[in-house]
Amino acid sequence: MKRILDIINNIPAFNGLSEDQLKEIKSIAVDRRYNKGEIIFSEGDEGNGFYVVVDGQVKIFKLSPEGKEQILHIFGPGDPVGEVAMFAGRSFPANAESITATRLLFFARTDFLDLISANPSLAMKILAVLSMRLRRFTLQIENLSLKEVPGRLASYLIVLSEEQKDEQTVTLPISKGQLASLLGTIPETLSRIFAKMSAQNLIEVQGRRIRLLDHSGLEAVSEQGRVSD
Amino acid sequence: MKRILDIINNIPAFNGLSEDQLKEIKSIAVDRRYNKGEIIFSEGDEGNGFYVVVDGQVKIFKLSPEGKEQILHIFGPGDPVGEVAMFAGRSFPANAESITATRLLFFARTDFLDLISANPSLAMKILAVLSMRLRRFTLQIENLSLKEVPGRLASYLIVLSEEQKDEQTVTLPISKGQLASLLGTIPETLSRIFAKMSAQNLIEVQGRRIRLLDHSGLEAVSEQGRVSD
DNA sequence: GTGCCGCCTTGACCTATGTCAACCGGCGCT
DNA sequence: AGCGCCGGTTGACATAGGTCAAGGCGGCAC
Repeated sequence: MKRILDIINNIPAFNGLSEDQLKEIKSIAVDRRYNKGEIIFSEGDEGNGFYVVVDGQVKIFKLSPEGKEQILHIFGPGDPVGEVAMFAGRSFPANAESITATRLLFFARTDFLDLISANPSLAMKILAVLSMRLRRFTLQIENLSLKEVPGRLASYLIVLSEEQKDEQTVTLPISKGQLASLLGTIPETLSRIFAKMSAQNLIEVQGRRIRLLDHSGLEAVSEQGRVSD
Repeated sequence: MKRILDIINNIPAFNGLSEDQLKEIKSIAVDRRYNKGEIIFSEGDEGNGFYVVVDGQVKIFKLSPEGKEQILHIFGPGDPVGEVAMFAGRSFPANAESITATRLLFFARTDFLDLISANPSLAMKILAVLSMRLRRFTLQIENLSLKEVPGRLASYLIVLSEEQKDEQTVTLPISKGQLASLLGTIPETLSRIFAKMSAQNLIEVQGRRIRLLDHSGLEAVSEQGRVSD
C-alpha cells in the first residue's frame, strides 16, 4: 500500500499534503487499468467523477462530424483527467482514450467534493492546477489561430526540449499521426513540414528522435509562425 | 453602498453568499474605471490580483509578432478577469483592454487568497467558474481547428441568439472587425462570408443587426463546419 | 457644408494546407 | 517465406482564406 500513497503524493494537485490527508484521498480512490486504445469516457457522458493518470498516456480529443480528430491534451502520469466536468457539474465536453496501456485512479464526484470542502488547502491546489490548464489552452488557441503549422511544430519542439531537458535531441512521446492531430493538422502536412525543416537544417528526423540543429532558427519560426522558405 | 453589494451578489462566482461574506468581499474590492480603449493589463504583467467587470466590456487578446490579434474572450458584467494568473501564481498570459467605457472591481491577490481559505464554499464556486471557462475554451479550440470560418460564424450566431433569447434577430455586441478576430480570421474574410450567407438566404445583415432567416440551415453550417455552396 | 476618419466592403491575387491516391518499409502472424 | 497492416511519405491537385490595394459610407468636428 505504500506505493499508492507515494503515487498520490506525486500528483501535483495533492502533493505536500499531510499523511492523514493522503490516506483520506487513498481511501476514496479506485484503481483502474486500461489497454491501449480503450475509451475512458465519451463526450456527453455524465461527469460523475474524475481520474488521475498513474501510468501511461491518455488523449483528450474532439471529433468533427466528418471524423477528423483534434487532440486537446495528452495527459501523462500525475495529470488529472475529467475534473472540469465534475466541478462544472456537467457532462464531459470531449472524449478520452488511452493511447498506451494505462493505469488510472478514479475518484467519485461526491466523495471528492466532500473531501474538498473539508480541506481548503486542497481546493487551492486544484485552483492552481485548473489555472495552469487554462493557461495552456490560451497558448494552444494562440498557436492554432495565429501561427501556421510550421510555427506550431517549432513551438511544440521547443517546449518538448524544455520538458525533456535536452537542448539537442527530443523524443516524440506520441506518433506523428497523433502529433498532427494535436497541432491541428493532418499527417501528410506534418510529414512535409518535417521534410522542409530538415532541408533547412533546422532539425534532423530519425523516427521519433528529433535533433534540434538550430535552436534559434526554430525560435524564429515559432515566433513568426511561418518558415521563410 | 447598497449598489456595490448588489453588484457583488450578481457576480456568478459570489452569488448566494451570506450578507457577511458579501461585506467581506466588498471590503477588499477596489472600484476602478476605464475609458474605451484603455489597457487594463498586458501579457507578462505580474498577476497580483484580478478584476470583475461591473459595467462595459473587456477584451482579452494575444498579439502575434506581426501584430495580428486573436481575441480569446470578450468579458461583460459579472465576469471575472485575470484570476487565472492569480491562482497559477504567474504573470498574465494575455492582454486586457476595455472596448467600451468600463467599470471594474479589483481584488488584490493576498486579500483574496485569505478570503478563500476562510470560505471553502467560495472556493467551490470559483472552481465551477474556472471549469466553465475551460469548457468554453474547449469549444473554441474545437471551432478553430475542426470548423471553417462559416461554421464558426454560424455557431457564434446561434449562441448569440440563445443568449439574447431572440430566435429572429441578434445584435452583434462588438464590431465586425473584433468579431473577425474572435473567430480567428480577418475582416475581409468575415465580410465575404456575411455576403455569402446572405446570398443563401441564411441571414440578412443590417449593420450590427442580423436576422436569422434559416435557423436550421445555420445549424447545419455550424455542424458541418462549412457551407455547401 | 466640407473634410477627415473609422469601419466595412469588394476585387485580384497568392499561398498554405487539405484531399485523394499511390506507395514504401517494418513488424507480427500464419 | 509470404501476407496484411499500420504508420509514414510523396505527388498531383483543389480551395479556403490570407494579402494587398482601392473605394464606399456614415458620423463627427470644425
